[in-house]
Parts: sequence; C-alpha cells; structure tokens
Amino acid sequence: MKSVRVRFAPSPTGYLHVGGLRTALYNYLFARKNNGKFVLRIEDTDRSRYVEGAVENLISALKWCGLDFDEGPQVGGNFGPYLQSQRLDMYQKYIQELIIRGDAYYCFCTQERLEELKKEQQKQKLPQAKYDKHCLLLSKSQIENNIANKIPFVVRLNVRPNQKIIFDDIIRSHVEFDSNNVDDQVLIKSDGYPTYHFANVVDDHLMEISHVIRGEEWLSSTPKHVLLYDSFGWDRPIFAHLPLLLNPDRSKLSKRQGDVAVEDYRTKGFLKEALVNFVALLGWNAGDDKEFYLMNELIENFSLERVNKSGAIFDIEKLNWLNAEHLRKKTNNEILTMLKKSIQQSEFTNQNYSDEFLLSIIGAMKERVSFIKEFITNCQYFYTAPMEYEQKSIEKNWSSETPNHLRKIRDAFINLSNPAKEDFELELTNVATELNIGKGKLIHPLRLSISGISTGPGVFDIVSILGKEEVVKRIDTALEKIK
RNA sequence: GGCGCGUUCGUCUAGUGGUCUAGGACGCCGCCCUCUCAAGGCGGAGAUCACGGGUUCGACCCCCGUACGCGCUACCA
Repeated sequence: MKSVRVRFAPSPTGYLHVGGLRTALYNYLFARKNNGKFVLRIEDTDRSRYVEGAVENLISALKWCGLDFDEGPQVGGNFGPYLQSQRLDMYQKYIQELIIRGDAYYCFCTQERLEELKKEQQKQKLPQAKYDKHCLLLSKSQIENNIANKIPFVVRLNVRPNQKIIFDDIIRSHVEFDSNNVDDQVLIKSDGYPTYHFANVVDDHLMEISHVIRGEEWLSSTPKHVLLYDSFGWDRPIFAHLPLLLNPDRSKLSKRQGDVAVEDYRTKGFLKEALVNFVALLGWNAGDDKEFYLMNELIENFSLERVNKSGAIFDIEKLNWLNAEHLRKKTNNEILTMLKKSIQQSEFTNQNYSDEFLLSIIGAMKERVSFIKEFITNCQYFYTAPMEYEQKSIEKNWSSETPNHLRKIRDAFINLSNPAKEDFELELTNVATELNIGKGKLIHPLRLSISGISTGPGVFDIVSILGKEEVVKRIDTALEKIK
C-alpha cells in the first residue's frame, strides 16, 4: 500500500477558522494513525486576498492546538516549496502539457464578453451559465498573434461533453457528475497565477498526497480535479469530503454568529485540549460512548470511515462542559502555572501570592470552575477582602443574634495557635453547642463575613486558606459593616 | 434556476433488516449527598427515526419519489 501523505491546505486570509481546525485535525489524526506524513501547504494564489502575517498566524494557531506538521513552511521538506506562490514555474510546465494535449486552451475573452454571455444565458433561462468555448475555435496563428500582441488571456480546462465523471469518496461513497454540467474552469488566471483547481491537483500529485481530506464545499468541483488527474494520467488520490460546521441557524459557520477563529477561543480561556476534543467530535465518533479524549486517544481511535455525512452545529454549551472536564483532569501544578498567568492579566497582578496559597485555592475551587479565570472571578475573596456583602444572604442568614454569635467565634478562633481546618471546625462546633443552636446558624454568617457571598468551597476550607488573622479581621469588618 | 450532498431528542450523536416500546452525552428539571455552591450518584421531561410510497414475514436501517436544509454554480479558496 502507498504510504499515507495528507495535507492541510488553507489560504492565508487571516486566521485559523474552527472549521479549518477540524479539517486540519482530521488530516493530522489520519496521518498519525497511519504512520503517514502531515503536510501544510499554503494556497496563496489569490494575491488580492493575501493578508499580512496570515501564514504565521495559521502556523501558530495550529501549533497551539498541538497539530505539528512534518512538512511545510518554516519546517521545509522534500516536496517544497510549500507556498503555491513559489511554485509558479511548475504550473506553467504542466499547463503546457494540457494545452498541447488539447485538454486546456487559451481564452482571450474580455470580462465584458463573459458578463454579457452570462446575462444572455440567464435571459434564455438556460439551466446553467457556462463558458461557451468561444476561444476553442481560435487557430494556432490567431493565438500566437494574440499572445505576441500581449492580449491578456487565461487558460481554461477543456471539458468534453456527454461524459460521466465518477469518483469514490470515503465519506459519501459513490459520486457521479455529468460533464455537461461542468464549466470550462479557468486554470491559469490572467495574472499568470493558477486557480485553486489547477494548483491543488498539480501539487497534490507532486507532493504525493495519498488522501485528500477537505471540506464538503469542494465536492462540487471535484469532477474538475478528476478530469485533470485523468488527463495527466496520474493516480487519483482517495477523496474524503468532510461535512460542514454550521451556525445555530444551520448556515455555514461564519463570523457574525459568534466566534470562528481558534484565536478567539484561546483568548476566551478555552483549553486547547477541550477545543480539539470538541471539534473532533463534531462529525466523528468511535461508535461507543466515550466523549472525553486526549490527542493520543483520538489518534488511536480515529478513522475516516466513521466520519458522519451531515453538518454539525457548533454548540458552545458542550464545549464549556468539555473545558471543565479537561481542566479537572489537569494536575494542580499544571493549573498553578496557568493561574499565575491569569493573575498577571487580572487586577491582582501586583500582588504576590505564594505557590502554596494558590495551590490551596486550586484544591478548593477545582470542582467549581470551568475556566482558569474563574479561579479568580468566582472567589475574589481569596485575593482581597470583601467590599460588600450579598444582600440576599444578609436577609436570609443575618439576625439580631448574629453579631453576638460571630463575636464568640472570633474569640474562639483568636486563641488558636497554628490551627488546622479541623481546629476551626471544632471551635465552631463548641460555640454552637454552648449557644445551643445549629451549626448552620453560625456557618452561614461566618461565610458571608469572610467571603461576602454565599457560595463557594466548604467554609472551613476558606477559613483555613485565609488564615486565622485574616479571618478575625474580616469578622470584625463585617460586624461593623453589616447592620 | 441547474448540479451535488444531506435529513434520528433543542444540540452532538449510537444505530449497517428482527436485540429499538430508539441508547449515550451536553443543556434543562427533580431527588440524594450537604454549611452554601459545585462535583458526584439516582431519576425525569425531550425523537410519530423529515414525509409518502415500495421491497420484505419484518424496516431508523434497502429502493424510489417529495419536501426541507446546506454547498457549489468566480480570472476566491
């Protein structure tokens, strides 16, 4: 069997789209699973759409996601260059072959004539607007003359009528087109650059790509590519056209309806593990109930045969859940590193917290957060004393007796030397017994006093993390502030 | 309009002719645990398997048609 070589071939229009990420990921998984090569090729044949820095962005987004490629820009390889704009001479060479063979031809039609043609065809209600092969009739000398006179031209694919174009697709199985419905696609543009359709075929062949795994939007133009392979006498790669990623309204996933760039999710605080896991499951599953995957598990289990046919809506709720799942699977030390980074970007950037302190927060909050930043936002009281107290909790838990109760707790705490969590709890239990009231009557006001809110880890966890001095101080403050 | 592809709970999906009175997950609701909030456990609501015809003893699964959705229809990818 031919060795597996796949490619991700984005055009450098700015950023890595999550749909692009999924295409890249499936290519990557397929390559790794089959001990093949994953190559990155940049499809920059449209000079008008080129965005400065886009290639670098693409590569860094790919890398962030953990998709390292074996060949491509920056890393090189034996099949380069990997930027199509640097392969122009190769396209020239191959287009000549096609022209000589009559499978492609020069076309000197002006934009105006083309537009008129289209208008006319629409007026006649022709089933489809196609180029009319007008320039196919040009004689050799006319062509030479035009070229000599520097009349702009394109080169078109010469599609022969009344042919069935049939190809197989791993995901869609058998697909059939009638050549009468295939337009004489422009292969070389008037600026000398190839179109996607031509460059893609030449490059995939030259780069010995074994499997073309790409989005469904390419399915309709695959007959053109097949015609090209056949004309050159090249082996066709195995095709696999992936279902599209959709907006909540089922249209093709786009900006406007939320974030589409991998970078957006990164800055929002999503873990790369969660994004990759989530995107992998959009259109693929192993056939069992497993939903939590690490990259190596995806590689182990992935197969193109189990990719779905229908488009999938990008549902952020499930991504959130997966993010929490992945976060909980991380070690506290891994989280510590991320938390420190997050603190640097927060209002507490100037504070100096010990690793030990932060680690104890992580231990207390790990089950209660979905995002790293929530280790700060969901429990600000660990970083700064409460400025205000949740009104609802005051109404519910604060009575005229409460100040006296709290004073007793404070006095009990203050005498403790080097107390552990259990010591605080014991003292509070004693006070409750002495007062002949339930512990809850003490716990809730205590929680409110030291945290300002009514939710969070066990109150004794908070107390021991904050420490005796700080807790006593906060109780005093609360006694003053809460009337 | 033409061509192509698709259609199972709100969403992601399992399902390859009898095991489906359709399973799981997210989300939602309830209960348990409990000092709160989570996490966890248990349970619930939620899909006439787009619709209509076939084929078959039997169809979510096979065939045909219809509807709807999406994609392509560029000298963009």
